[in-house]
Amino acid sequence: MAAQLPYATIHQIFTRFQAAEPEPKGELHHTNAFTLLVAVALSAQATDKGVNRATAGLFPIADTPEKMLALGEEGLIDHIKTIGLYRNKAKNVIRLSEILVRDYGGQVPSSRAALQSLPGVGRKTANVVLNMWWHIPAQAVDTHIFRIGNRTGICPGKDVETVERAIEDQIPAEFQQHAHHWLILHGRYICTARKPRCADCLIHDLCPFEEKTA
DNA sequence: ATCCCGAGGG
DNA sequence: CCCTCTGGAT
Repeated sequence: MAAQLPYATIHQIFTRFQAAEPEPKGELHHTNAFTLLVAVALSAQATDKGVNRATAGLFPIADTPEKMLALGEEGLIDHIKTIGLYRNKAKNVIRLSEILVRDYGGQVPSSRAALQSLPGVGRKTANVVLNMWWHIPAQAVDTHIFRIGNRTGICPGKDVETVERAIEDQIPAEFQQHAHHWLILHGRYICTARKPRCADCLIHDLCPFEEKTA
């Protein structure tokens, strides 16, 4: 784990992210709160590309919990079979749809407790929905943000909740809104898990991480 | 700590 | 071949 960076350095880093990409956005396709929730739930241990490929056929016929129930678990599996963990995900999405219809009038709830009570929805997925749909300040820590937070020292921590608090405490207020997507996109295309492209990294001179030579 | 689990990259 | 991908439940 990298040491915590000075405030001035963190400020510099996000100033560069902002200059390079003023309006970073997520890459998971969705059309409403329900399809956002389902897309994020499907994205566990899967690439957004794979999720988008599956939902391109799924969401036009099942963009509400009622339609999802009409499609049924087997019908859903036909659409998401190319995504990892598809059996658990299909079961969760169907049960989640039943609960939304029965207890929430078919709407996606806006509280963390209600979201996390849904099958297949944990802290990370709840944070994404709270942030992206309800615009509630919540920091989702996924594999990318966990890795980059520790490599760079922007928001280090030994577990997800520590990193989550580090984001809130250490990232300057003016960068909070876009920090999530800047870090995600940086992790996806530059600061990759296996062979980070340090030569192409716009914060290389500010980062303490150095790839170990094999 | 372990299981789930297909596609893509290296 | 092995590793990783916007994790969650047991």
